[in-house]
Amino acid sequence: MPELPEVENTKRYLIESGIVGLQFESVWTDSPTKWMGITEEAFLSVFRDAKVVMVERVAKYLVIQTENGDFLLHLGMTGWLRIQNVDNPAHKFARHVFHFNDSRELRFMDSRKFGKIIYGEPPKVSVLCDPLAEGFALEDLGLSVLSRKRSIKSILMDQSLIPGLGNLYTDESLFQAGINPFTPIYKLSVGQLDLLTEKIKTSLIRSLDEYDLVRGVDDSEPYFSMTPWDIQRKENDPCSKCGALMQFSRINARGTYYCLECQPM
DNA sequence: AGTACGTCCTGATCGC
DNA sequence: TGCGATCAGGACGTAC
Repeated sequence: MPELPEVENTKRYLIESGIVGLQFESVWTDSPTKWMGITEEAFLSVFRDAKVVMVERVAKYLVIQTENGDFLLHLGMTGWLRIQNVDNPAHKFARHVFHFNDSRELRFMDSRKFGKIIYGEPPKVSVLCDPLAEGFALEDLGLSVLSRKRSIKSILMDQSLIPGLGNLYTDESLFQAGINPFTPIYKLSVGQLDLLTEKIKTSLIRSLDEYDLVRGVDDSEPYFSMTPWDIQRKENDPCSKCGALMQFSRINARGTYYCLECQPM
């Protein structure tokens, strides 16, 4: 599912596909409830004839900047975007289509309909800088967060604290760092926080590098299925490092996999 | 204030 | 083989 590398990849895809300069003409949706702060009709009254100026990413949000202001796209769990010609058959999960004035369309596919189109309220900006940015460091969360009893996994997935990490990259980073996901954050040493910071960066960048190689090769399906995980995401499968059986629990109702040998309590 | 949990949503998978 | 039940979870709202 889309997390930070997937959204960043989508941003790069949109720019490479030439979205900048395209001009909105009309819009179609089959999920009106997924429009936050704006209806399709209101969207057209604001963005009709507006040219796309740039696409940015804020956490897991895509910011579509136009001459007439910005709106946001969130891919939710199963969302993916393509810029395709009108003649190109629509995917069965196409939920929203933004038609441009030159026979191209921005198509928003989303089987589970968790994705959103947002106008007005920007997402809450979290405390830390983006994990893909150079200066990212968990230590910068500050004592008020680092002294909490809350589990490190729960902290890492909290979008109001850290922008953009989701369930899968959190599990992978904790696995790479050898840290048990249940560990209260206050019990982590400075060294462990540094290590975890590095593992978060490397797991994100590794996927992004993979995406850079395949982006644009096959537009028919989303890219996020081929992410190279080291962690085994199946209970009782052998750990890829030590062979012990993988454990499964739920943290914040999210499926959590870990190895008790490599990530002791 | 911090934390936990219900809600949305439907394709894929599981189990009888 | 078929069909109903269950599972998956990002972000937000509500509740404790």
